Amino acid sequence: MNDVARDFIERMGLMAERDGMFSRIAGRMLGFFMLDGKPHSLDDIAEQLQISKASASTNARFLEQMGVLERCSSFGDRRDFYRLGDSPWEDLFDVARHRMENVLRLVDNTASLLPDEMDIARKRLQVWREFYAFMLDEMDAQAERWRQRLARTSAVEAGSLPAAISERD
Amino acid sequence: MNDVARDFIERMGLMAERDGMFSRIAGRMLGFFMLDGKPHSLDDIAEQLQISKASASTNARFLEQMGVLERCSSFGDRRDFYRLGDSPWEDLFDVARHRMENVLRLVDNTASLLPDEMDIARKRLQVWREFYAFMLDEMDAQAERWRQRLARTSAVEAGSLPAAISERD
DNA sequence: TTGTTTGTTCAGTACGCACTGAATGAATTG
DNA sequence: CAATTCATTCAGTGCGTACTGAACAAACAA
Repeated sequence: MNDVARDFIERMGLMAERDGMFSRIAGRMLGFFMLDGKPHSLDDIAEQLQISKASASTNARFLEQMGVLERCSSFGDRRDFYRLGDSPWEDLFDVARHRMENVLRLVDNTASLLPDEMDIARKRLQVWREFYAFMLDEMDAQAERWRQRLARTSAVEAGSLPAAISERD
Repeated sequence: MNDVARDFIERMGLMAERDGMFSRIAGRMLGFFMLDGKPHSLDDIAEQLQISKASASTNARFLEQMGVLERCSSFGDRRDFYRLGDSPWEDLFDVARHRMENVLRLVDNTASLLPDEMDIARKRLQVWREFYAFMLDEMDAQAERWRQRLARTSAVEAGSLPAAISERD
């Protein structure tokens, strides 16, 4: 593997960790698969990223559940292969959206539960509620715009999604 | 302090921590000041949140630097007071924006540094570059829309921003 | 059946980081 | 000057959590 690639992968890991997106190794995996579209087995991933097989398994499954990675298989091969999902951004949107939804729910709930003598606080919370509701709407619209923009240019990278796999390096 | 309020503050702390926004105590502080618009001294904060004064100081200054809190003072009082800034969302936008900017820079940089034999990877990265650039533009537009929407309804909560403070409980 | 090859689970560990208490510094008063 | 009252800094500690190695489970081959 290349020095530039290694550096990229490492930085992706650090950023993912710092930004609270996911663990360092999961971030490295994302970086790895952003560079390489081909499917890789767990052993392969573990070796390339120099991590334990256990970690590879755990984090790959985690990223799969997030929708970032995709598990795929091959005829006559018992191994699991992973590669970048067909719409990883879609799910990155969802993560952010879900977090915001939680805060909205909390603020909303609290505002309604607050005792009468605290309606100054309630009014303050309602502005925040508005803010988070606004953000949610905006994010949905944003995701939709990206989807459309992607559809317009998707011809460029078509034909890159076989259900089964042919070969590996 | 109320049970509902305490629960809200606690949950805000947990969410802030889980979402990687900031530390648990910083999250609790934000929750506290979302409910109470009045300025509070460090000792006051430390007592209400049942944390050490050191932690109160550190986290308050951190939130101030993030633009979420605002330091204010009072005549004849040497103490520092804190309260919610006049536009905390503005700065929450900035945090998210800055993070995204970092990823964009990394992806962009890597794409240009990749050796010639890896231009399949480069093309893959360029789609991601597009994605993050798109997100940045969208976020700016989004922040602007919120600003305008807030300006339309700001009359509701006007008169809540004295430079110095009058009284405390 | 036994022996391989895979993925997963789990106890243990190591590491980072947020929080605390005590010391320090700075400003003010008597 | 000493004493007080505030904020900040810093070494130490505790806690959570991500990672590892080894044991386990499951699927398959011989």
